Amino acid sequence: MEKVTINSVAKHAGVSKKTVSRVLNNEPNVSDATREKVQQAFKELNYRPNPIARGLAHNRSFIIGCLYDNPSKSYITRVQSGALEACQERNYNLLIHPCELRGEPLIDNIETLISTSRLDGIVLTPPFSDNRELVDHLKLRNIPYARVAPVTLDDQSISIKSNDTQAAYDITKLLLKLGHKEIAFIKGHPDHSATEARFAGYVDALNEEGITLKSELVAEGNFSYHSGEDSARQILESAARPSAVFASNDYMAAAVLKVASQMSLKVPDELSIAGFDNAPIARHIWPGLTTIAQPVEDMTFRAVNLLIDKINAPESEDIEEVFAGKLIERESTAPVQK
Amino acid sequence: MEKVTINSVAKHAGVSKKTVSRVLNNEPNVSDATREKVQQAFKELNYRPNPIARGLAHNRSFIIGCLYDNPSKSYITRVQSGALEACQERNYNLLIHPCELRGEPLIDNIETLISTSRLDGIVLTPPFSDNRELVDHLKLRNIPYARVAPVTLDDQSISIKSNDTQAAYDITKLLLKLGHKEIAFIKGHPDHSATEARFAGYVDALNEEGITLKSELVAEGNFSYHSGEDSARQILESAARPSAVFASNDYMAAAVLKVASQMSLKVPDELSIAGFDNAPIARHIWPGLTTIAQPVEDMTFRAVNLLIDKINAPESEDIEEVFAGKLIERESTAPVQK
DNA sequence: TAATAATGTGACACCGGTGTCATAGAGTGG
DNA sequence: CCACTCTATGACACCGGTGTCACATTATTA
Repeated sequence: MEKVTINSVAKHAGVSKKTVSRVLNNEPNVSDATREKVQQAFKELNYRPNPIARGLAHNRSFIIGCLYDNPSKSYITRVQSGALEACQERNYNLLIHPCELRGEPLIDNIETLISTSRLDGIVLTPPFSDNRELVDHLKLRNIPYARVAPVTLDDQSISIKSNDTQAAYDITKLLLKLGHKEIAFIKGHPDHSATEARFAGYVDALNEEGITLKSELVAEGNFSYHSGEDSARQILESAARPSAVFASNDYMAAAVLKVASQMSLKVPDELSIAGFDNAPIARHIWPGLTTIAQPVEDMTFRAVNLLIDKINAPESEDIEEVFAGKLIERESTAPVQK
Repeated sequence: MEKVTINSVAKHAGVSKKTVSRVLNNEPNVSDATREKVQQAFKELNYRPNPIARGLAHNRSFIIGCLYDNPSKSYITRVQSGALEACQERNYNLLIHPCELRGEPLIDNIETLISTSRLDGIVLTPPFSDNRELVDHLKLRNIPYARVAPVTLDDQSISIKSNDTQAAYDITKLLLKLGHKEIAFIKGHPDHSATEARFAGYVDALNEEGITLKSELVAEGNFSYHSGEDSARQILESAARPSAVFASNDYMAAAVLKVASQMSLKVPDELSIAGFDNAPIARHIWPGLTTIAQPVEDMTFRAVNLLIDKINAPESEDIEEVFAGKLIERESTAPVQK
């Protein structure tokens, strides 16, 4: 199997390298006859351009980096899936880069990533989407980036937002409508800005009903299953046991269910539980969790597409879009029992 | 920020490009004084070699592909994690390629992957590890590959095996030791050869105790939660309800737990359940699942390392290794009740 | 019909590294 | 001391594409 380069195609078609290159890139100023000839040669030789050589000439790698530090494997795979789809459509490669926010110095880590991989752009997922230091560094280095689900950080850049506050408000409203007055809340990791956004939605809904927030019903979790367990114990063993618990992600909600089972509390009869994210576990436990489904794949897909647009037109404007979550009711929530 | 190339380093150090290249690659025949000078220049200019240019010169991409089609997100992230670690150590990039075994024509898909990404080698995870057609094609194209957890396919290549049969034997033995005589089994996806391997271990253990296999206690699942639900119903609603169910992965085991809850069967008092894989869900449900933990990260890490060795020494021998799984007892299994 | 503009094509340098080979100078042995 | 080997170094082509520019040919306009 001979190696097929642009030279062999040129020879085969009886034209110059450059003309072949023109056809390859759909450039104008090639006569139809020549174009035809070259395309014929492509087929006959089964030619595939070498992306590495192309990258060298363009000073481009055609690689998009995807940065994440997230305990949820389902979230990560959904992010990857959306990003991959976009990359494949646009003929880019995706380089995944798990990375701990509080691990080795973040900027050094990213700097190494950039210079060793020469990536053309980078997608930031929470908690990096709201990291001022990182964003500033990327700006300085002139690396295009897109932020998925940023909340607190105001930054002139491509941003695909979700409306966590609204969604948390909706789910709290649902619990209130079911008659619950004592609704506990388990917060997420303080490094993730979604944590405060979700909490805000909960508070808004309570306020609207004129219910005052009880601090003993708010526990500090960190999105992990384990933290959900601790928080659940704290809440359910307290004097004023609530009739419902809203955990700010599904893992913690699943942990609440576990603790409730251990305490022989029937869910949803004696305790309603709601989660957030619609992770697989939400439907893999019984009763299934009422939760918020977010279009994670769609968001990342869009982010990568906008990022690639930006790479190809650096002066273009930065677009900001909001994707809405959807309330999903399952068996873990029910009307309060008298 | 000036672009720092090998030329600027050469000028700065007062030597030729080639000498810089020699120092870069730790080649012999460079005097200590020169080496020192060049390394000094590296530091002063903060030089990072361009992997794309290097790739072009070597006709290499320094990219390893990772092929998978697996419903378990936790398995995928574990595979990625092991592969990434190895890639980072060896200065390779990892390209992930989810791909459906029964989707678009496999060979076409892979051919496109190879020619558009120019990857240097590829890691096959189940069910691809046992795919004859794919393996033959990679051989034909002369693309180095490593197989993770192959079972049925005998092939002269780098293979990191797990001992699924032994592990399934162990877990069945445990159930038998707990006094269970009627142990149901839920099979995995027929495309995955681990399915038969695990089943074989179950059969071996039963045989050893002189228990005859009852076909009504064996259900055909496909590793998905949903298939586990169907299988569980079929098994638990049958006349001869078993006292234990061994599902060949944790998702299906979790589904058994759900169905048992719906039927008000107490686990583990009235029904013991065992799974396989030690997926996160195994400890995220209550009671936690007795299961088999496999060193997935270690296996992939090793596979990628051997693969990179092979890329750098194509004539070297193909290594085959076996990694053992570990039985983890949790609350879902208990002695049979009279 | 001649001047001018638009189109089609190729020669050549270049992207940032590496491989090959020539060569100068140091080291070795008879 | 000369012939010879070994070491350190650089010149130069090359990997497989793309950008620039010159140039020949064809189309348009006055």
